[in-house]
Amino acid sequence: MTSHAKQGIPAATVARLPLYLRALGTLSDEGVTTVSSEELAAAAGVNSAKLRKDLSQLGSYGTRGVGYDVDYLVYQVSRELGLTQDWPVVIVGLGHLGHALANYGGFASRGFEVRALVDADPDIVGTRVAGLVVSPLDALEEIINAQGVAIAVIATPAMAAQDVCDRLVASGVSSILNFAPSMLVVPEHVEVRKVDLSIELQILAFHEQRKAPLLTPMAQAATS
Amino acid sequence: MTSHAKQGIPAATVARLPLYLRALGTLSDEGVTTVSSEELAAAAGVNSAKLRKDLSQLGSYGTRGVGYDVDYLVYQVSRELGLTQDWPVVIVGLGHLGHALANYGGFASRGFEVRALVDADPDIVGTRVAGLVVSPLDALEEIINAQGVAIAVIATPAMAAQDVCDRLVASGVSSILNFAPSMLVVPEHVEVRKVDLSIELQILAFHEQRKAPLLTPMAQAATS
DNA sequence: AAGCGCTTGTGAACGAGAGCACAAAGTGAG
DNA sequence: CTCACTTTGTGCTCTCGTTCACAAGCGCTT
Repeated sequence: MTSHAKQGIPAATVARLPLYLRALGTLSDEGVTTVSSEELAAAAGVNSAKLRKDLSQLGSYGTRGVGYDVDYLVYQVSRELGLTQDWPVVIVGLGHLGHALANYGGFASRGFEVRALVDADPDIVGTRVAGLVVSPLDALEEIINAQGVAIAVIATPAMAAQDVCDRLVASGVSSILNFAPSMLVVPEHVEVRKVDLSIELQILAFHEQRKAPLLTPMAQAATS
Repeated sequence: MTSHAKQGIPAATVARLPLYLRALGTLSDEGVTTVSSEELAAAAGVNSAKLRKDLSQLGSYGTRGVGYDVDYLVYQVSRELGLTQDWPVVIVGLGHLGHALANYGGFASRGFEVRALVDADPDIVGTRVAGLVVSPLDALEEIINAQGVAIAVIATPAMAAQDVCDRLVASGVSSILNFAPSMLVVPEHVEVRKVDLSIELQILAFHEQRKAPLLTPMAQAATS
């Protein structure tokens, strides 16, 4: 088995590859040329066995007794993630969050290029954000086709999200990053990832409450 | 076993409770008084068996043959998540993202109140954002103590994140939502959740590449 | 009051992921 | 060349989570 199971890289592994990539980038910047799985795992905050298993999914890019060549591994992971090519991205919705996303530098640094900004609000359309002029929602389909956009970011209010999503999908977008607090229904072949700020806070609140029931001396109905 | 396994609610379940809560809120607003697990599961985008199992972790709040009372369930889930009390929150770092977070309405609506904004930049300190005056980083400890902050949001550049984190933890914060693209090391008892925008995009790029290798007729080194 | 239909709650099978522990494989010294 | 040392790659086990399928339970109708 030389180039084996390219078909099925576990989702959990894929989710960690960007983490490794970042750690590797930092190491590379520091001039480190070789890392052991132990060191890289520590830098990425994971178990070293897990890291080795993850990397072994991509191929045998390490050298026993030595470790991994940093730059080579950066290349291999990047290639696996599809970051050796550039991905044109469109951001829909330019409220505070969309604004922040348009200005976020972390996108461009990894092969993502924000090509267009779209909003429904006439007051926002036409303004300049992050060096781009905001286009009207009507132009959505045209922009997607013209720019060859495959990945879109939704940062609209929840109410508008599904409609925007449908239009994106109809125009050929097949990967969506959704910041709106709503559940998107999409066809089988479309991949949606959701980032929900308030959900994360609620999860923290749960753990916080679990830790400190001592602060609130009431609410002890269920003791026995 | 009346009030049984309150101790161990699976992490996967906790992560979904906010989802259910949102769906329930929508239903409640629509005037729906009762839902079946099937309906609620559809609204939340999960499997109905999973939803029932999740809810059964909190107790037996459903009625066989009928379903769940929406408002009662909202209350029970809220209580479980610790949202019946208010959580004062501090946001550190007021770049574009911090700005957006400060203005994000989704926080206040669920028992979270942004009590203070903190930044290191003298140009930003003193300005008004979302109705609050930005405080200097020096005031961090004082603010946390005075406001009784247990949950903090880090939206600083990656380089500053660990330092801010350490100071937060030293002042008693035990739950942190980290938007900075860096790995935070914290003591055992501190809960950190990470939101990383560029990681999500990279995961999408992976799937996108997997779907369309036809667009790039090169890069076919490993065929056999 | 009894039976019927519906929905919950859960036992049990299944699957995915984490982590241990070790064999395989490479390096360098003697 | 051989041996000792290092680190990768992976088989195996165990835990956690998902899903199926069904018995238990509730309300409505007759």
